[in-house]
Amino acid sequence: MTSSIPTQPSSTLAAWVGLLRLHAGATRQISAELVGEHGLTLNDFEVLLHLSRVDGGRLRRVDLVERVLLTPSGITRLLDGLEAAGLVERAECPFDRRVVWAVLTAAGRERLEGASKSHAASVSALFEARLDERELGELASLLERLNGAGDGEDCTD
Amino acid sequence: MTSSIPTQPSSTLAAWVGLLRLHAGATRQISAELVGEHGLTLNDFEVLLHLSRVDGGRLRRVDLVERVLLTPSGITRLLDGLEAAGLVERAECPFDRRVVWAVLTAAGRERLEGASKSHAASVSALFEARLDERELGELASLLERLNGAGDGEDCTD
DNA sequence: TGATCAATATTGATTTGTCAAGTATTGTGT
DNA sequence: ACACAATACTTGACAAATCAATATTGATCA
Repeated sequence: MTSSIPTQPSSTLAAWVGLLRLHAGATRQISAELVGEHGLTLNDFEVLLHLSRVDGGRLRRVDLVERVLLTPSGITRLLDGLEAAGLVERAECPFDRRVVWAVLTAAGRERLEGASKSHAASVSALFEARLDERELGELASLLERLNGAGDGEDCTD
Repeated sequence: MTSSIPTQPSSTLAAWVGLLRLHAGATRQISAELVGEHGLTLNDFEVLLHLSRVDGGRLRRVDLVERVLLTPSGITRLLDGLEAAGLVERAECPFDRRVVWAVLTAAGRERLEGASKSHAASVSALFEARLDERELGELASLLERLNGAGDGEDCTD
């Protein structure tokens, strides 16, 4: 141990490492439930959720890219899977022939509703088992500020 | 919009989604720097860091599995890469012939030291640009409690 | 002493995502 | 009208990690 690497990491580095571990662990657990019980990835779920919240249940690929934090090709491939499963359909946009809408199907909405309940329950269980209401709010606001750099838009067009 | 999916997610779900987005965004950015400047993945970095902090600079695969939150095969393959790069070596354990130690090499320690500086700088920049000292401590403690379920041991053998 | 079970590590097949390049369409400026 | 850039999406090649199955070694106990 004759190196110059600090054995006591700075508090920010500690927070970062904690965040990494938390995310890896919690995500794995929650994702496993979602996949096991509903056959949906976390990203699948998020895409369906965004589609369900938007008028007409359809969104362009680029809009999903912004919302889900995947690259364009990631979205394409994720949607390939959802289409194969019949949860989402392709639709041409009459105004711009470059875009291909992703449209939530009835089956997709149904699947999402089923998954939402157990997903929300998992998440709540994870958080509420360890933090009370006040701490939860605090965490949410801290994370929001940490996250909030290039965010803020929420328009659909 | 006639579904039963809530358009206003619960506060815990909001926190969770925030956490997901934060992690995805921040990790991508920080990881890109680490890969671009030092040719190390975040997991590579973490493995080297754990090795550097332990007596003798060597650890069993299983110990790394616990520390880095990868599966055993993930660790094997990650170490394959680090070995190919000369940053880590294999060594047999004289007491238990099942185990194969991962040993930090001089090159590995050197690489880690270089990467540590810029990594710590990136992380600090991310956090400190948005949170002050007190908030940082609060976040760290919240995350720790959220994370701390099956944790606590720190013994090597 | 053996039989049996647990622990350590690796491998093949697969999943999920990235990056770089390419196609098709739309917008812009002259 | 035409060239040229920007936008939307897809595809091929690859990277990183998972799971399930396997080999090897160690521990337990009748």
